[in-house]
Amino acid sequence: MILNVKDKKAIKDSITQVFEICKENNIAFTEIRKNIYEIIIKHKKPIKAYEILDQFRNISGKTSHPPTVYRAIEFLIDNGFVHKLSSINSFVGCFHPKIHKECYFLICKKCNIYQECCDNDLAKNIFKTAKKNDFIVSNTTLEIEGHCQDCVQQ
Amino acid sequence: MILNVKDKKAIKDSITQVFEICKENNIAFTEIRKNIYEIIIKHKKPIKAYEILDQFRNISGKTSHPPTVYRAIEFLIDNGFVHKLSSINSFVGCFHPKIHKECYFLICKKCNIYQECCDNDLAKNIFKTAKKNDFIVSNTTLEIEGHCQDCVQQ
DNA sequence: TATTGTAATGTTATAACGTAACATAATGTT
DNA sequence: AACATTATGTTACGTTATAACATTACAATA
Repeated sequence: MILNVKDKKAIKDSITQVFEICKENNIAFTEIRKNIYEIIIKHKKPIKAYEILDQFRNISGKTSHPPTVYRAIEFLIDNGFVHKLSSINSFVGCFHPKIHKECYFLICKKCNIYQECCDNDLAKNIFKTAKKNDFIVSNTTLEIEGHCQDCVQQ
Repeated sequence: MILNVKDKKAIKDSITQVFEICKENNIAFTEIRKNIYEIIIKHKKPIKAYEILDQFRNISGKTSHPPTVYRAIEFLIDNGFVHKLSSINSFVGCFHPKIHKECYFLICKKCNIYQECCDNDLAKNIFKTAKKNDFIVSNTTLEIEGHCQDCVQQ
């Protein structure tokens, strides 16, 4: 069983949705941002900022610098098109940018493939416990490391 | 209402427990590790590796280097005495090292105080969802950023 | 007690990750 | 056209973390 299929259709759908969102909301989806978004979303695994930079240089033929990538990433995260996995300093494309709420991630330590999940019960649970502690949530990082079935069986 | 009291008693209790655990299990709790553990647990807020290094230099009078701190941290995390908050590249002492299971953290963006929680429902929920995805969990990062009541009211 | 193995620490250097600050260019607005 | 705003280019540097190898401490046992 494959943990996260990420077939071409899923990727294409995400890209289409992001294009639509930007058009509808008048968001400046510039060439750089498009390129960097596509690099991230097409990557099967979490990708690091400097890997993105390398790929971007190859694609664009330009000698770009880290700020270019980090600025695009910031834009993409702010708009919910990309997520950061803090525990591994990496970035992943969002597979449901239109319905984006709380997300969490299963990350396989062996093959590095990840799965993005949105679980309502879990989200509720988090908010409930926050409330119990008189805490107002602004953002949540939930990253679950372990092994996907493929990698456990080996 | 204070988000995390961390009175001296709680700190002292944690330290006592860690000493006991090390004694019982023949774990080498060396001077360096002790010093660095105490720097972390006595700090009211998440502390960064290079802050720990500074404090350690002051205490020990030695000109120590980053690996000293990172090695001690690794030891402390492996033994469940300390946690890393990946989302802010910082470290916190564990306040229940003996009953340590899944932990999550409420981190106030304003005052930086944090609270460590262990919620069984939440832990169960995480495992349940992992299982649904045929995923074997080895460790979980759950960090909730927001505002504590003190800071919201201002 | 000399020897040997293992764990811990010291030290240098550098890799990896990320941002401040300022200059320039592109774009939209009046 | 003039101006403001947003986006990008560029340099330099700050922060976080580790590789690699040398040395020391210490325990086990011949």
